[in-house]
Amino acid sequence: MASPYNPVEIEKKWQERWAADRLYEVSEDSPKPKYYALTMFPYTSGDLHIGHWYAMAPSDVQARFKRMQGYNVLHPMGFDAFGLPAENAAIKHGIHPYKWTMDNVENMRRQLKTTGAVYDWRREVITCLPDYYKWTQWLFLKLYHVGLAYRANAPVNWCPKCQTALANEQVAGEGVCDRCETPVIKKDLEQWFFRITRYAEELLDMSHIDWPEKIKLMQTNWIGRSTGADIDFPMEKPTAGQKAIRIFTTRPDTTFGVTFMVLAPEHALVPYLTTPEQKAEVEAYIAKARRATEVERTTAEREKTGVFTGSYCINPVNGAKVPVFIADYVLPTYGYGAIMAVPAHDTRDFAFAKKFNLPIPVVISPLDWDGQPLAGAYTEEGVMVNSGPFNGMPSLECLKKIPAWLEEKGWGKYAVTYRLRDWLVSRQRYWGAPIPIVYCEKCGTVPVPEKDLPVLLPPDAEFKPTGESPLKYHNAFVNTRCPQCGGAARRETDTMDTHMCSAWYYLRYTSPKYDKGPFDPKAGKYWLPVDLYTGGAEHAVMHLLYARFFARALRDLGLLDFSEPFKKLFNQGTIIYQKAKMSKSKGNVVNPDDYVNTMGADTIRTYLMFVGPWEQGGEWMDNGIIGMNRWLHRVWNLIEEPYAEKAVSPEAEKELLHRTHQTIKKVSGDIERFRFNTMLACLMEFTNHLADVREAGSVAQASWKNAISTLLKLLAPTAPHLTEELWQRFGGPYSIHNQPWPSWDEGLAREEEITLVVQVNGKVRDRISVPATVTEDAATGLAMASDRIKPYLNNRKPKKVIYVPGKLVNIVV
RNA sequence: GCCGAGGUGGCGGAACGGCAGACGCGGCGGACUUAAAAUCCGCUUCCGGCGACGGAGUGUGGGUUCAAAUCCCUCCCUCGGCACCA
Repeated sequence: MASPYNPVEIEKKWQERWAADRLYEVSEDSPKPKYYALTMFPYTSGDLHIGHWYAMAPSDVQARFKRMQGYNVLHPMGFDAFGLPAENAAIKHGIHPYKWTMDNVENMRRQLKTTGAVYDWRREVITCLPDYYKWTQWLFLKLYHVGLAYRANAPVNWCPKCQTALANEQVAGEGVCDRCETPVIKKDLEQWFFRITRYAEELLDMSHIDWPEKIKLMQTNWIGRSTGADIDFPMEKPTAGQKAIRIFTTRPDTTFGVTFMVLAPEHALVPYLTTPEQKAEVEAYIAKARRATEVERTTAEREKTGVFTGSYCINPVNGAKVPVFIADYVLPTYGYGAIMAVPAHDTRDFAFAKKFNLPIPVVISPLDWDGQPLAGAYTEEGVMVNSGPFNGMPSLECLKKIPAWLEEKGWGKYAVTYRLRDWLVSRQRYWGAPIPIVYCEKCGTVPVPEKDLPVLLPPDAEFKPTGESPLKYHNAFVNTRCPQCGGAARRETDTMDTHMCSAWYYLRYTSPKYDKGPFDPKAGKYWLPVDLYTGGAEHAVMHLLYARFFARALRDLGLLDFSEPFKKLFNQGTIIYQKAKMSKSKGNVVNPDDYVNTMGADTIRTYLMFVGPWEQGGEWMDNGIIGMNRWLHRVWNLIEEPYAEKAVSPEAEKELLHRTHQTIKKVSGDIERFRFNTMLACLMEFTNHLADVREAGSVAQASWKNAISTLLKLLAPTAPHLTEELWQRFGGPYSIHNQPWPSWDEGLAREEEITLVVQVNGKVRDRISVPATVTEDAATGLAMASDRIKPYLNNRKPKKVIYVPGKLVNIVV
């Protein structure tokens, strides 16, 4: 009698055996081609939930599939361990962030091991440990030395709850903190930035990477390239050592229609342009704008507000005197924080002009029926009017002509602007990699020398959010010696954005113990870049953009010889439970451990891959997983119970062979395309057929063995423990995971007998079985001769007969 | 508002110009059992019919085609991203 399927027991057994045999350890000295399959590492938030499994299990299937296909596969795992949640938990529960994080690491590592994935744990990377963040700091200094890291005083996004500055990418939705959803405010701070904008143009080129169009589009929009012109509008009374106000416009064709200028309230020239009479009003407006959160500034959006500075500019193209306003609808951080307003051809300027009773002259006109400019109508594009030498020209043409003309005259030039801003990396919090900089009264800003790295995070800081880094109050940390002159100096007390840690972690996996640099160049040369990167789409603009920027920066530093870190990207969807995203606060989280201890990891893995297409996500249903457990039991019994020949027939032999090859083909293609749900449906159909064959005993013992051997190999990436156990019981050589992936024979996979659908006027009226090699004449002949078709023909000659080989015959009467 | 993805049985989904509903869940019926669970077998889109069968049907309305869930246009809804970017 066959023994029952006991997943809990066999999973534990094989996990121990694989570890003992170092089955999944990989090195660079393999004759096989390399394949680097990377899954986004988890944040050390506490427990592994089913969402993590949803990310990890299918990517492990991919990695295992590639292994069986003969690749040397690196599929590493680690932890994104610095960041606010650890610190918040520390404040809330009085546990040190280090302890909280490392306890979580231990728990999550244990849980990750229960998935049965092929991770080579010798390569684990934990970003909060000194032997990792030493290199994060080292990379910071590299960027600093080439001017890619700089310090500047700027208005930054500030979360009043988290008490820290945030990068633009971390401001979510309508101006709220990515982490805690508190409305973000603007604050002037001296901060460290990475000059990602230097790579804006290059980052737009995604033609050489195999990424989802959606993600490429999101990055493109985030970078936000606009073309137009820079134009200098001379001030009526030059001030602050400047002769003109510079603006950027995407519509240089409308320059003759400018009736006023608007500066952002934060614009540097505002105090100089403001006349004494206007001073009180302007200052009140600025104060109000500063207090406003981004949310208030954007939701109060409909009504335009602003104040006249009292000053004027001259429009260089026509000498018109135009008043200068300040208004918060002009953003300080885009272009030059100043615009030329053309109310006739811009809805925002129009609204402002209406409110302040400013003239609205039309400079681009649609054409009437006689091809003449239609007076007084507003339009986006048309023919130029009231535009001096350009009158009568198509406006689209002037989009290029006017910038050239401006340049000739010395008033402006063709220009490109990006929405992307430099990446703010300073955080006024404790739990992050310290920025390796020292401030000396004599020498100024001094980088910490490489030999002094890492700048260790002191374990005994008071990590209470005060709006300043807790390190600032840690005297032993702050007070140091200047590396240059040896005099007294102070350390930078801000820490780095955790995205800095994750921007390069994939490099460290190639040689995690290497101590002469962030990674061993030899190992890097072998493994890099990443062949397949999988993870959630929530990282579309933050992490993925930062990582692409980093790779380019390191390339220019001579550390890497490629620009794109991730050749192929795949984003899985979200797994939901009870119709909602899983969240601890809602209490709708599925704990995988409960299932690991009952149905086993193989069932969880298989079920998660079955709920729907991976990129679309899916719904966890408590009784859905029962079906999958049932199926694995059926597979077990199918193979465990001895097979007996009863009535062997050549037809059944042929059919089984055909089905086997068809299944290999379908399963291989589906894994390649990440369609795990249909892969499993196909394997289920195959097992259903095998159950029929077993019942009938209709094939020879050897054919049966061949079929189940194939089934096991096809299922091995998905259910690694179950298949290993059955493979061993069945007498296969250890390990099934070292077996080559089955190949298929096109001829055997192809159908010999096909069902042709016979339609009359597009409606299915019959189905006929014909050999796959049937000719058109034979097929249509058979169709017309069918008893079920004849009545519809009514002895008439069909108007038309459409024949689609292998599919159907459609008779039009 | 703009950009993107999606809307198919009681449910998750399959098919992505050519048999709509593969596969699974649930439901119904049956076998086994003293009984239940488990397991196995059959049925299961809706309407009409005892039945063979006929009709309708893939968010809405239109179009292209011999043929549309699939392609094109209109509108509605859900989810994701961006949002005064000049």
